[in-house]
Amino acid sequence: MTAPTPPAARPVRVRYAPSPTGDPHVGNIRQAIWTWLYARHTGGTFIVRLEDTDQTRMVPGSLERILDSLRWLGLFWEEGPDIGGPHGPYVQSQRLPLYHAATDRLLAEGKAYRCFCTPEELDAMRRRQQEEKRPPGYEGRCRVIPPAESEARAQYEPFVIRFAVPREGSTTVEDLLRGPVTVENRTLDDFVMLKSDGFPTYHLAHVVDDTDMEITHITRGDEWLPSAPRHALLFDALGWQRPVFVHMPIILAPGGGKLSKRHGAKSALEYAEAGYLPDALLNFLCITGWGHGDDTVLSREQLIEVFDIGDVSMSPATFDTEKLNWLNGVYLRQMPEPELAELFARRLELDLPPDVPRPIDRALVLEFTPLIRERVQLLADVAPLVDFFYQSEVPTPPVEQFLAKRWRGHAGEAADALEAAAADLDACAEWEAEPLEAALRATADRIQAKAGDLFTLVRLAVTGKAVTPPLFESMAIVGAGPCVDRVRAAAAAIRAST
RNA sequence: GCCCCCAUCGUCUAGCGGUCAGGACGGCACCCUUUCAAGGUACAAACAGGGGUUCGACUCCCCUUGGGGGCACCA
Repeated sequence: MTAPTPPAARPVRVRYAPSPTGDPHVGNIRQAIWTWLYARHTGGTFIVRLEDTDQTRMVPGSLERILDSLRWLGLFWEEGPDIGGPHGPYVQSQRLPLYHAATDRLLAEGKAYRCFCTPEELDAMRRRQQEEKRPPGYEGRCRVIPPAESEARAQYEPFVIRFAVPREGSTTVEDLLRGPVTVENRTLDDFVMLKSDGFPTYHLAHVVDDTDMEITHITRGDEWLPSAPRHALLFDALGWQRPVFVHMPIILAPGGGKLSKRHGAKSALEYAEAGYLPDALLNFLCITGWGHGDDTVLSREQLIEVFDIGDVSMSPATFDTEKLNWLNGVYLRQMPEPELAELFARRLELDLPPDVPRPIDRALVLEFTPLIRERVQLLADVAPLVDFFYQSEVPTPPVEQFLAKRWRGHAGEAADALEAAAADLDACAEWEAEPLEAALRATADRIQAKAGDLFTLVRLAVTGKAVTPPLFESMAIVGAGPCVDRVRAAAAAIRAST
């Protein structure tokens, strides 16, 4: 008889196994990323399996949202709920017979037993344990019920099926990242495998499915580490090979502590809406909690090439929004201009006021894209940067607070300067950035003002704000008529306000 | 309360017995400059503490401290 091939030596088959309880948050998604990368890196298979064994927590539409999240990030799967595969179905609620077969066998072999304790009784037990300062956990009252009696009571009493954990000895689980983890069996209680509604608990379901689906590596959050020995015991009791366990750390909120909605712990889809690029989020999530030498910016292809799941950090990492934003900017700047312009245009459809005609004029976007591409971190940054291109008149600029020193308290002189600029601009034959700059520098010279001071005034007048894309290029896009009008209007407004 | 895991700059990390402890984000300063960015250059910034092991510990072991997680008919 030849020994079965150990999981670590078989072609990699890994899975992402979410519950349909809402949109997966980024911590969860990071596990999907790592798992997917490992599959791609090893030429293995990436599987999606829906763990919907808790009827009470189901959130309608979750599955589609989960799959959409994966698709948006480009994490495609070879087997899954939507496309099936050789080990389907990939939805646990459709696999009940498999779980029942497992418990039947365990029951017959005396490795599991029916428990008739009511929720109230269990509650009372827990309260007692707490009062007496004893560790909580099922104490095995129903473990001693004779099989015949158990069989009989099962006909008319509700029950769950518990795994009979060996009382003696200890169990050692080999974790890929940490090595052996040992716990004393007496600290493990007889956990529930099958609920009274006939659905399995996670403990049973994943052991059955990971075996049936020939999963080689169980990648999951390290909140599962403490119960991994139970799972190991279950694999053993069923006579199945234990896969390789890989328990990966969680993500912490910026201030420390658990990542919550407050701290920007959004779902992947929310990052999409906020204007992040999938490749940037993928890169960022992958490198928080994992590192590769001195490299920070790593493309999808590079990640696939260098990622090794064994290099994942064992300690929890803090979510660094600033770094994510920076990375997003890097990816934006790397993008070819036409593609970037199209992205901007589509985003503008969402962000620009409704009175701007749709579809957004692509030619215009193409014109200002080179002016703003280095000034955008998130797609949501675009609209406030370019809105003045779309306004027929610009809001009265808050001139006073931006006035150069020489004009403070002398707003009239600022108005004069603007007036002079308007006249020269009006006379300017060519509305290209270069001539415009030359003209305004000449104006400044003539009225004995600093060029920068005058530029600031004109910027305020033309765009309505102090921070804008490059002035002369922007003016060329806005056009001669509107620009001169805006400068004149601003001069008048300043005069009126003094 | 019991059990398990973790610990390098503020943050993410490289290091895998002998390094000036490296990189990135962020910070600060300067350069560039019509604003803001982008870019360039420089600087500040870490091995939690205590014991061992060793010729030699960031690296290996133990304790303390700190952080995280688990102890459901939830996953």
